[in-house]
Amino acid sequence: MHEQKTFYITTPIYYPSGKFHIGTAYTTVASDAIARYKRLRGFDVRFLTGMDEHGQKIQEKAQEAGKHPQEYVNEIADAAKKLWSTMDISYDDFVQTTEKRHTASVEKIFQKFLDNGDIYKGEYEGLYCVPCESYYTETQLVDGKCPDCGREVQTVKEESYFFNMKKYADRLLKYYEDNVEFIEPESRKNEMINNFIKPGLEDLSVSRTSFDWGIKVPGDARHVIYVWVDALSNYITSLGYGSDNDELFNKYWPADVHVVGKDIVRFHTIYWPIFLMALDLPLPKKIFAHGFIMMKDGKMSKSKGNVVYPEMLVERYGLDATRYFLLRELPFGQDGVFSPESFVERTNFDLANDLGNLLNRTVSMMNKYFDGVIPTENLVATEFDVLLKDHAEKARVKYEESMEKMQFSTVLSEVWSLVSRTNKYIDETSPWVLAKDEADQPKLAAVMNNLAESLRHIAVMLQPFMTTAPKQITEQLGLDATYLTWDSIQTFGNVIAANIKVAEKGTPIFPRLDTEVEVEYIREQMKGSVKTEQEEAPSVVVEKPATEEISIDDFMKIDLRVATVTACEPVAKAKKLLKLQVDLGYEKRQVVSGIAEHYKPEELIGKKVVVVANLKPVTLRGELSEGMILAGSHDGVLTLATVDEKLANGAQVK
RNA sequence: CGCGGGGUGGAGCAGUGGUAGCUCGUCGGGCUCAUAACCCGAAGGUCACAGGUUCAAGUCCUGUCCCCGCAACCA
Repeated sequence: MHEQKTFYITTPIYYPSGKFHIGTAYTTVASDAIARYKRLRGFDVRFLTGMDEHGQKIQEKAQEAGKHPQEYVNEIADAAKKLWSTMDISYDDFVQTTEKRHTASVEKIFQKFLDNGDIYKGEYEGLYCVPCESYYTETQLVDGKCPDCGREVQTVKEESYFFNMKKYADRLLKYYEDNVEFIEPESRKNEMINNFIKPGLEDLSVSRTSFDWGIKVPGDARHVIYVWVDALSNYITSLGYGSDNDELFNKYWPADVHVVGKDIVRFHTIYWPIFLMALDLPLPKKIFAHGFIMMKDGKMSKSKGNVVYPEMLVERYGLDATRYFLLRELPFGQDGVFSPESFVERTNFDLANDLGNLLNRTVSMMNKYFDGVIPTENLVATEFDVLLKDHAEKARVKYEESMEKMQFSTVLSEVWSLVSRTNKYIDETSPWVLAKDEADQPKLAAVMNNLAESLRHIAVMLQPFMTTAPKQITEQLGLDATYLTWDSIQTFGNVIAANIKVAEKGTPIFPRLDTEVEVEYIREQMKGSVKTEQEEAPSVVVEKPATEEISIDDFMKIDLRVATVTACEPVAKAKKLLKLQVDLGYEKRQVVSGIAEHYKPEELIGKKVVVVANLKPVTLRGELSEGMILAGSHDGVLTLATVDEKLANGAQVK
C-alpha cells in the first residue's frame, strides 16, 4: 500500500491589532478551499493558521487595556478561533507565537544561527529621537528633525544582532531560477529581484533592546528576538521542529504552499528561504501572494467608513454566499473590488437564480412526474443527453487544472458553466412536454436522472468552496455522503442507485435578496463600523480634558492671523501638497499645506483663511513653508477654517 | 526618470500571435417544471494613443498619455 501523499498549507499568522476585517478572512478562506480540495483528492493535509503575538505594539496595547500581554493576546486568539469556526475554516493547527512549543524552538533556531556564524552582534547605527524612543531613516526626517516631535535627532549606536543575508543571495537567486513556480504570481518575483536582491541584500537586524515582550536572545537577555526570526519560524515550530518529537515535521515539511498577502511577500520569499538555508532545511515549494480587497473609493479604512467585517455578511447572507463571493468575484493573485451591489447581485444571479432554482425545479419535477423517486431504469437518452454529459466531463477537467493554479474564480466559473448548461438542458428537453405523452416516459426518466446526476457533480465540485450547500443539494436529492466523493464524479451517469427518493418539497437553498434593501443594509453596516470604532475610542472625537488641558498662556503663544490666499499651485511630485501665497497684511508669505486632495488650487485663491503665523518655518518637498493653514476634518472630509470678508488681513484671531 | 499593477462594447471583467469572449444592463422572442426564476436571439468594441517586428498583434518590442496601489509628502 502506498503511503498517503501529504500536503502542507499555511496562512500567515495574524497580528492581533484589532478586529479582523474581510481581507484576513479572504486569505484564510482561500487557504481553506485549497485544504478542502486536497483532502477531497485524497491528500493527507495539514492546514496551519495562527497568531503573531510578540512586539512592542502588543505590549503597549495590552498596557492601555490594563492587561498582561499574554492575557491580551489570548483573548484575541480566542476571538480569531471563534471567527474561523464561524467561517468553517478547517485548520488542523492553530499556533500562537507565545506558546512554549514555539518559543523553545525559536531559541534553538537562533542559537544555531549564532553557532554557525550567520548571526553576529553588531551595532545598529541610526538617527534616534530620544524623547520619542524611535529610530528614523534619513528620508523620514523632516527638515533634519524628528517627524514626530520636531526635535533634534542624534546619531546613536545601539547594540543589535544581525543576520548575514548577503551570504545567501546567490543561492536564493539560483533557487528562484530552478523553481520557476516558487513565487506566484510571477510579477512578484521580478519585484523582489529588482527591488531587493539586485541592489544587494542588507544584513538584517534581528533583535531589539527597546522592548521586552518577545523571546529572549539566548545568553543575552537584554535583547529580544525581533519579528522575522520569531514569526516566520512558526511554519516549522508548529510541526515540532527542534523539539523532542519532530514526527510531524518529518512528515509534512517542506510546505507545499504558504499563502500570503502581497504586503508580506518580501519576508516570505527572501528572509524565510534564507533562514531555512541557514538551518540546512528544504525550502517551501510555493509562496502564493494574493491581492487585496479594495473598495470603490480605494483601500478599506475606518476613516473612509468602508470597512467590511466578515461576521456581518455571514450573519445576514450565510457563510456559503460569503465564501462564494470572496473566491468568485476576486481573481486570486490580483486586487479586486468589493461593493454592496456586486455582493448582492452575485448572490442573486449565481446562487439563487441559477443554482438554487435549478435544484428547486429539479426536485419539483421529480415529485410531479415520478412520485419523487429518481428514475434509474428504462432510460432512453434524448439527443441532448450526450451534450450535457460532455460538458460535465470537460468542466471537471478544467476545474482540476485551474484548481492547481489556485485560480478560484476560474474554477467557480467552470462549475457555473455546468449549472447553466443544465438549466439549458431542461429547456431543450422540455420535460413538461415529454410528460404529456406516455410513450416519452423513458426519455423523461433519462432527463430526470441526468438532472440529478448533474446536480450531484455540481455539489461535489462545490465542496472546497461551500460548506453547507453541497450537503443541502444531495440531501434534497435523497443522496447520502457516499455520493460526494471525488471518485464518484469521474463518470457521468449510472451512479445513482435505484429507489432513491428526493425531498417531497424542495426548499430554496439561496433565497433571493431584495437588491435595494440589501445594498442599503450593507452600506449602513459599513458606515456603522465607523461609529463603533469611535465609541470604542471616543477620545478622538470628544473631550479629553485631563491630558489635553492647556493654560491661557499656552494658547496665547499661538499667533493666529487672518490672511488672504493670493496665489496657489500644486507642489511638484507631491500628491497631497499645495503651495499657497498668503497676504497677512503686514507681510506676504508662502505656506505649504497638505490639502491637495480636497481643494483645487484655483478654488483657494481669494479665500480668507486663518494662519498660524509664528510656527517655525520648515521645508516640505523643497518648498519653504512659513506657517500653517487651519482646517477641520472628519471622516475623510476636510474643510478650511475661513473667516468673514470684513476681517482685515493680519487681524489676530483668538 | 522611486517600485509595481492597469487602460478591451453602457458597467464590471476573461483573453496562451491566427474567426474578440463572459457576467450584468438594454431591446426583442420563447417556455411554464421553478425562488417574477429559466432558455434563445439582437444591438453595442478603430481592444488608451503612436510607431515597429510578423504572412498574421488585444496578445511581442519602443515611445507617449491617463488611472490605481506602495513609498514619500499632510507644519
